[in-house]
Amino acid sequence: MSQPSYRVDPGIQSLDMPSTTSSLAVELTNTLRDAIITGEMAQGSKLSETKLAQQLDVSRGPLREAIRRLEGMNLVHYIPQQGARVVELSVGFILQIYDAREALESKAAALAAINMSSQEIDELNRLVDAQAKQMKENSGSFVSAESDYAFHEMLIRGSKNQVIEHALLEEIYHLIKMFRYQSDTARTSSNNALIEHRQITYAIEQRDPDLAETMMRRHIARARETIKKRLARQVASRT
Amino acid sequence: MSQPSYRVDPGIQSLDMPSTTSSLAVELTNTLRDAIITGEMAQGSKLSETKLAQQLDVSRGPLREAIRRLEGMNLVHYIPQQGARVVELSVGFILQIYDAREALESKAAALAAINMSSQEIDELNRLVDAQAKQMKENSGSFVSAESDYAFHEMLIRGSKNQVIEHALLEEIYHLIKMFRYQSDTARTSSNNALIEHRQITYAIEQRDPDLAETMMRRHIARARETIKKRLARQVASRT
DNA sequence: AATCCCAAAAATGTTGACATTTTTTATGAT
DNA sequence: ATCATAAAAAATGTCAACATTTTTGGGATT
Repeated sequence: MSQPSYRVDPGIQSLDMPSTTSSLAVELTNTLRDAIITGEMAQGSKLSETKLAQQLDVSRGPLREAIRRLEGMNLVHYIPQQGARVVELSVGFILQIYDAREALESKAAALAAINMSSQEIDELNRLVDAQAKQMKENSGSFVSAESDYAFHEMLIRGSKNQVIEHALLEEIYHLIKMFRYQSDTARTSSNNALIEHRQITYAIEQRDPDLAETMMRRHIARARETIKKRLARQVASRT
Repeated sequence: MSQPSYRVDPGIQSLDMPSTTSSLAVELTNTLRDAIITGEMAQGSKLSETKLAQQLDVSRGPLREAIRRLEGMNLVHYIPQQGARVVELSVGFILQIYDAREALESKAAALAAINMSSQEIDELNRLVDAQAKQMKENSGSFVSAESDYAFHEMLIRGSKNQVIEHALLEEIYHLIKMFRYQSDTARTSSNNALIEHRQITYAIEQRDPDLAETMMRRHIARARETIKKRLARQVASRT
């Protein structure tokens, strides 16, 4: 029996682990999270503890903990005595996610207009500028998903409300990333979205919570409608 | 060595476990959840795995799972290599919780006005009637917390949005119950609240999402202000 | 008396084995 | 052939032991 070698190097290395030598369970959570978001683990497929443990060369203890965390992130659906399965993103579920996002993130925008520091607002402006630059350079009318996330994440953190922050970043955005990643189109933000980002940032800069909230609500509602139409078309074209 | 007897009877029996012979980990989650809500486990106190396992006569495996779940419920704060502690309800945190609740539950009210069945609306009316009756009988101007939760839970479930439902019922309401339970006053809903419940129910009955949303937003914002004033007074009186 | 350092103790992290339940598969009856 | 049933296989649930890290506490030094 070889002496136990804790700390297994995960196949997919998570990008964010600066100082805290995180536990194996946390690393597993990140590995599985990314595998689910990218579709490497198919929607509806089972997370077999036995197979995954063997595959990743870890024991089932930390693996079970990781699955519990994924459950809390809404990424897997767990049934006692039957195991966990990757969540399935039906059209209805995606629209529900966007309704929840609209409610939370519009409030986050209002709070950001109150609580963000000047430095943070400067940073927000820089992110929008970067998006504009990206759009020009790519000569297309779309910006990268990463750039879009950066803007929304900055704003959400600016709300300084840890409950809203947790609900959005830990439980809703993973699902949105998963949906976008696995959608046919890699493109995400349109030209309209860039304009809306500018308007929202301006409202925050003016310290106008109501305006920021309204703009954000419309921004997300519009995105929801775009998805709704696109998915309806896809379903229709399958006949 | 006695033969292992799985399925330990928990000290605090959870009320809701009809058919699914839930696992030990789930039972532990409910037991600890209630202990935290009631204050039996003090805010900021540590959940020592060793001691709790011994105390509840279970092994650390299921206990750790339960703690992971409590983490997802925002009831404990966990730091790797240091363990979990019961969340501390500072004034600022409570107000953040109410902001998140306002955003989510106002949307839930709007959706309930669209998605609730006639039978469900009838049930909602019955719950409000029960509150009115309770208020008369007790000859006071307050109704029980349970009665208040029943109304809000019915409405939230009526939204038919599982994301909002999960966020409110599994992550926010436990904290609100904890706060109310450990507050000096056992009384919760005022006479105003009853009137507001009637108005919200009426808006849903009329299938008016915007009105239901607005009424709910005010209902929760008012509750937030009441708490804010009361807590400010308490802090001030400690000087 | 205060501070630093190191060993002992206790707590958390991880593992492999055993218990129980669910799923699969083979067998037999209708 | 189809369905039901039961044994076998595999998966999930639980436990106790070991590994590693953090905390504790005593003693030496300043």
